[in-house]
Amino acid sequence: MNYWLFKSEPDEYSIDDLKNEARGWEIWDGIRNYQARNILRDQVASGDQVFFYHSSCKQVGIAGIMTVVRAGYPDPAQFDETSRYYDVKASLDSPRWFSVDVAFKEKFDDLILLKDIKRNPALVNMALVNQSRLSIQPVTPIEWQAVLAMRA
DNA sequence: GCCAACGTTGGC
DNA sequence: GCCAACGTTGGC
Repeated sequence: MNYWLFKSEPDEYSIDDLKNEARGWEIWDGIRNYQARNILRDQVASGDQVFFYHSSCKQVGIAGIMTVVRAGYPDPAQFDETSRYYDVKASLDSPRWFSVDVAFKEKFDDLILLKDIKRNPALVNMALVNQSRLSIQPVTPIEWQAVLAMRA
C-alpha cells in the first residue's frame, strides 16, 4: 500500500464535493502532465491512501484523506470531443492519459496549511515543497505520519 | 494580478 | 537534438 498527494482547485472540485458524492466515489480525471500520468498509470493501486490537497485558493493545504478504489485506466475524457480534456492525438488503441477512482475517507477539522508544512523540519524533502508543480505526487510513509501528526 | 518555475511545442 | 518561444501551474 502506497501513499500519494493529489491536488485540486477547490473552486473546481473540493473535498466537500467528494464527501457529498451520492455514489461515494469519483473519477480523478483531467490529468494532462506526463510525469503525473505515469504515476497514475503505473503505480497508483486500489487501496492506496491519498492526501486531498487544495491548491490555487485562499487557504492552500491538505484538506483530508481519500482512498483509491480503482487503479489506473484510460481517462474517458480524452476521447470526448465535448470535454475540455479532449485530446485529438489519443485513441482507444493507444490512450495517452489515465485516471483513477477515489472515495472519500476523512476531512480534517482544520486544513493542514502549506506554510506550516514548509516549516516542519520532517517535511523539508516532501515533493510538495520541492516539486511544487506536480499534481500527482508520492508521499513516503514517514511523511504521511508526519503530516497526520500536524492535525489539530 | 504578478511572476517564478517548469513543461511543451516546433523550427532549424 | 537543441533551444527559443510560449503556455501553464500555483504561491503569494
